[in-house]
Amino acid sequence: MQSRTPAGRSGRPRSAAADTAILTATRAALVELGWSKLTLGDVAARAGVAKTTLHRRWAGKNELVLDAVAEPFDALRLPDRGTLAAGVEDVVLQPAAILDRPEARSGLMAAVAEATRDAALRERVRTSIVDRRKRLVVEGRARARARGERPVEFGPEEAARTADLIFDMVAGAVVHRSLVSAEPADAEWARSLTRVLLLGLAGAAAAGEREDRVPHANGGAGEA
Amino acid sequence: MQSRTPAGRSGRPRSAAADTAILTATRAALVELGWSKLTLGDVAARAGVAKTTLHRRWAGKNELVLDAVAEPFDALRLPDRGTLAAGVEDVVLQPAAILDRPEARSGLMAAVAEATRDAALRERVRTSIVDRRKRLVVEGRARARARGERPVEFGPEEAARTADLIFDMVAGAVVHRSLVSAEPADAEWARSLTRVLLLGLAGAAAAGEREDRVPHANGGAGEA
Amino acid sequence: MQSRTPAGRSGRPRSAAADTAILTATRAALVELGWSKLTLGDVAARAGVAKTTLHRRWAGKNELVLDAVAEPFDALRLPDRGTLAAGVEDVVLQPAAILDRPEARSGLMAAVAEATRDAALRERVRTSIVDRRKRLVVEGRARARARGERPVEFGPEEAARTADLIFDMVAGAVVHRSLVSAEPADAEWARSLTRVLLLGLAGAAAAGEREDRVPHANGGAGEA
Amino acid sequence: MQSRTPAGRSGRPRSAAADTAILTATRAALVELGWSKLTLGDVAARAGVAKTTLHRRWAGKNELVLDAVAEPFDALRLPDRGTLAAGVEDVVLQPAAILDRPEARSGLMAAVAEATRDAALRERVRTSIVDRRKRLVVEGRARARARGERPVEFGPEEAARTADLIFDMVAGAVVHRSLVSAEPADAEWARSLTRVLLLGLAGAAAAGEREDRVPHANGGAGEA
DNA sequence: CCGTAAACGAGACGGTACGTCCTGTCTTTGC
DNA sequence: GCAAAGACAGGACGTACCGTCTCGTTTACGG
Repeated sequence: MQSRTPAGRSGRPRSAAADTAILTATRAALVELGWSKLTLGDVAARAGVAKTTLHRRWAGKNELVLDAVAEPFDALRLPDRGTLAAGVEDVVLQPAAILDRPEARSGLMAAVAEATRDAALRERVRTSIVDRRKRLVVEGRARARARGERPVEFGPEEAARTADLIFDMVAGAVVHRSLVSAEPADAEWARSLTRVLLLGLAGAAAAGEREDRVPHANGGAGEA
Repeated sequence: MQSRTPAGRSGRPRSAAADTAILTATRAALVELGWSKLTLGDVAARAGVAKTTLHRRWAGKNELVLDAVAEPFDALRLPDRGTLAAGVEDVVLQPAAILDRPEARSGLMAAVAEATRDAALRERVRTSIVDRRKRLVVEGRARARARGERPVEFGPEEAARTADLIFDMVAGAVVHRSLVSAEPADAEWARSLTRVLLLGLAGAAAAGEREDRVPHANGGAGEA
Repeated sequence: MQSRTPAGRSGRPRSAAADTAILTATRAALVELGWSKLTLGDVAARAGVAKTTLHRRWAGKNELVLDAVAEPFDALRLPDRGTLAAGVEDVVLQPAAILDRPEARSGLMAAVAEATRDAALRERVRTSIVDRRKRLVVEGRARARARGERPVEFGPEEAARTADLIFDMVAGAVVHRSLVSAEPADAEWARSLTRVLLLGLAGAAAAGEREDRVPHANGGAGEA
Repeated sequence: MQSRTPAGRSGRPRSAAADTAILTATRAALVELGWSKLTLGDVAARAGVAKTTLHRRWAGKNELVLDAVAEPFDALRLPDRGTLAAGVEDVVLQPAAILDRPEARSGLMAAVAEATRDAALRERVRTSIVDRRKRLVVEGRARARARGERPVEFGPEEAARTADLIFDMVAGAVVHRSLVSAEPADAEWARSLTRVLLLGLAGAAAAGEREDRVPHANGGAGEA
């Protein structure tokens, strides 16, 4: 993640235990203090490690916190629940579960906030979180196709744009529900979200066919 | 906003000019430095004001920054563009425009991140940003009804839940698009979002009537 | 002392009660906090007076504190106890009593310390404290002469130098005993001091006569 | 003086150069600004040192200033000038010379003033200044005895009390002359002081023998 | 199996910002 | 027109972290 031993191999190797201890300590500190009150010195103390060790491995607080909160996203797996809708619900609910953890609540959003000013951090957010979640969407669609369900499909370039739209809607809605509206992103809510989303996509596809692509937004929605 | 003189009226009154200068300075500092490097001392210096004056009026950095970035949301007005869809697009695009400003990008997300650990701040976010945006949605629906358009309508308690869902989807999608995906939330994107959303709602309403409310998510979406 | 109403007579006259309240509050604050922790704002609050009033009447903390601790020296009177020695003891003991008061302990020495860098303050110390104590010495000598005791007497210009020497020895010894050695300057100690002082002066006078003034210090003391 | 590393020896050792630089800077600041305007931040800046370093080594302004002005007292040595009187004059003149330095003038008295409210500081004054000066007196007496001069001698417990009296008189007189009377404590003045003091002690000793110790103060002094 | 080299703990260091406090000035309202 | 009330600019306070550094110590590996 951050520790590929530079090149030389001589000398004492880095303690693997330290990494674990530090990330765990970071999550604990996030829970207790939140991002803004978390200090590297405190993390070091909790991990039973010297501050220097921390600095040797991470460039700063942002990188450390991001690694700490991104770890759970590694483990995301999408069980095959049989229908596309169920798959979408899982894509909604799993990140929602992660966002329920207090360390992720403050850690993730702070990382996003910092990332607005730091391209390297933004890239790191993308690779360690966004891509992993997008992978779930792609997996889900592939499975649906394999099952014979016909997910909404456009031309290849339109498809990418649509996938991004879906992702922004789903991921954004989860974050907004959980952090801004401060309401639980539970199963029922996920069901509603999924329904509106899939119906909308289906409708848009149908309208698109009728209108030969690039429809005016009013076209299909005017009568709604 | 934060300064109604507590009760007594004796003594020198607070300078109104200072408030303006401070909020302006705060936005400038946000643009240059971002939330994490922004310093109250620096803001005070830019505003030509003593640090004490700052502390007298705001409880801390979070509150100050929030007020500074929330101010533009005050001015949000929804022009009547004739159709519901156009109104929804405005609801998407106006906040998107605000989120394009660099001070809002880092300031808002940081405030949200901090709000995860501070109920008072969360409330402040709600009243000074969320409610103002929600007002636009309500206005838009009222106008549509007045125009004779029949917006998607459910029972009163279902309606509230649906409004929240819409809002989470719209607001969340805008934020996610702008800050996480780091793509422009432009007119075309807004059109796509609006189309999917309105079609989805229309479909859900139709399906709901068929299924006598409380539909299973799979109902209308299974064949999509 | 500090408050002669400038010249004009119009407007609300200055409250005489305020002066008393302020000086009393100053002494109370000195007792509780000492010179360095005493603040003008606190004194004003204790006196039930606005800070402005304080600044209108005194130039600063030093002047205020000095006035507050100098007041008791005004009241110094030397009772006629019959002998020169008894008189000297009184000259020792009365200031010692004042230096026992906690407000004087920190206030006076701090004023002296500040006076080392402030000629105006030094002058103020001289007129309000030193001169009042020196007056006691002069009084005592006059009484002794009137009683027929022959105090040690030199030529007029020598006399002034001797008086200053006596005063420095007595006043300095009291201060040093009380504040540096932190031992009580009680009656017994005053008796010892007086004895050494008067015997020394007598011896010096005798030796001086033998040696026609300006004796070498070793003259009378070599065999001691 | 203040810096024996607590116990452990691990970690980066304290810079010895910093101590020197800080104390020197403190004296310079005292000369320019005096005690009350002296600022720890300013001292740190002059010494080219961080404020934290200052706070790590001294508890506060008082302790720092005291150490800075006490340092010269370390170097006090009593040259053997042949007679007791000459020795006493040195005991008077050497501290007088130190008190002529502007940093000592304001620093020492302020420390004494503060010490009236702070037992720890008082103790520090005692060990770093008073004891060092007292040592000179003891040395001087020992030499006088070695030379065959018979200094005034009392019983052992009386002796201690007398030594303290002498010290309060000498030290107090020097301070008072120099700081309150604001006159130079020069050689001539020292000679006069010494003469009165030694004659007084000799007289008191003689009277004491006549009266079988514990004399009434009036005994030898009444006719003076 | 021994030397070398890196990692490690400890903690001092120069900085920067914090939020509080105090000063002396000013600008109000009320007597 | 003075007084009380309190906001204001300015500046120092002592504390807390940061990221770096300098130690002495520990631990692997490669000759």
